[in-house]
Amino acid sequence: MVELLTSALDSVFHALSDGTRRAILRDLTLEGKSVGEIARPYEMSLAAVSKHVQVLERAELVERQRRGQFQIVRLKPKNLRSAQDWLAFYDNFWSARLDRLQAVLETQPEQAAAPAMREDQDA
Amino acid sequence: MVELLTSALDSVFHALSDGTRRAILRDLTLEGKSVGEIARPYEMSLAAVSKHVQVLERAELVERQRRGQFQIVRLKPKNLRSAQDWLAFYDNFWSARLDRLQAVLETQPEQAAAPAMREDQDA
DNA sequence: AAAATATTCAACTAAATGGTTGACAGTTTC
DNA sequence: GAAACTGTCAACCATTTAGTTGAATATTTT
Repeated sequence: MVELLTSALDSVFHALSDGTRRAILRDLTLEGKSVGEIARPYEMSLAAVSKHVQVLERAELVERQRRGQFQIVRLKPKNLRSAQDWLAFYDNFWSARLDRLQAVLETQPEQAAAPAMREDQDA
Repeated sequence: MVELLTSALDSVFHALSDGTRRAILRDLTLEGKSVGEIARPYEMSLAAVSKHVQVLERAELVERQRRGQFQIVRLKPKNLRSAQDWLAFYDNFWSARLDRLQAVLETQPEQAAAPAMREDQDA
C-alpha cells in the first residue's frame, strides 16, 4: 500500500529533474507567459521548449489557456505542493532525531536493531 | 546564472522520480539495511535493486558502509533537504498570494501586464 | 481568402533508463 | 583453500528522453 498514487509523483519529480524545466517554472512564478516568450532565453528550438512545457503540463505543474493566438502557460502549484509533502516526511528525522540517530549508528552500528553477531562472539 | 549547481538537483529529482527508489528511501528511514535486505520485498532481480541503490548513491541521498560481507545502506538527508529547499521557493506564492493572483488572472487575464487588445476593441 | 504569427506534430537521431542474465570479486565459514 | 554468500559488472534489450528539422494546424490581420 505504500505507493498507490505513485505515477503522479513519478511525473512530478521527473519533470523537476531537468534544469531547463526548473528554470521555466521559475520564469513563471510572477506571471504567465506564452510558449514563445518562455522559449526566448533558451538556445534550443521552439519545438524543444514546447516539449518541455508539455512535460510540465503532464505533471500538472503548469496549465495553459488559449488567449488569442497565444497560449498562456501558468504555474499550477498543487503538485509542487505534493512533491513538498512527500519530502516533508523526512522533516521528522533530519531536524534533530536523525542526526543524532545517525551519529549513534556510525559509532555503534546495528546495536538495537538486531542482537546480532559481533566479531568477538561465537554464535 | 539561474542554474549554476544544476547537476546536483538534476540527479536528486531524477532519483526521486522512480517509485521503487522512493520506496527504498522510505525503507531506510528507521534503520540502515544491506542491499539484499532492501531487495527482498521487490520482485525484480537483486542486480536491478543494486542499480537503484547506485542511482540513489550518485544523488547522494544514501551512503553505504561496509560491515563485514554486507554493505549497509543508510539515508543521507542532506540532498533531500536541497530538493526541499528548491521547492520551498514557491512557499511565498501559493500560501496566499498566488492563489489570489491566480484567481485574479483567471477572471481578468493579462490585465496589468500588457494593456493588450481586447476582443471588443479595434486596435 | 491570403499572409503572417504561434504552436504543435511527425519523423528521425543519439543517449539514457530500467530491466534481464551470467560471470566475476570480496568476505566468511568450514 | 574450497564452498557459500553478498554484491557488482558486463553485455544485452526495449523503452523513453531530449533534441533536431520540416510540414501541418490554429488564429489574427490584412
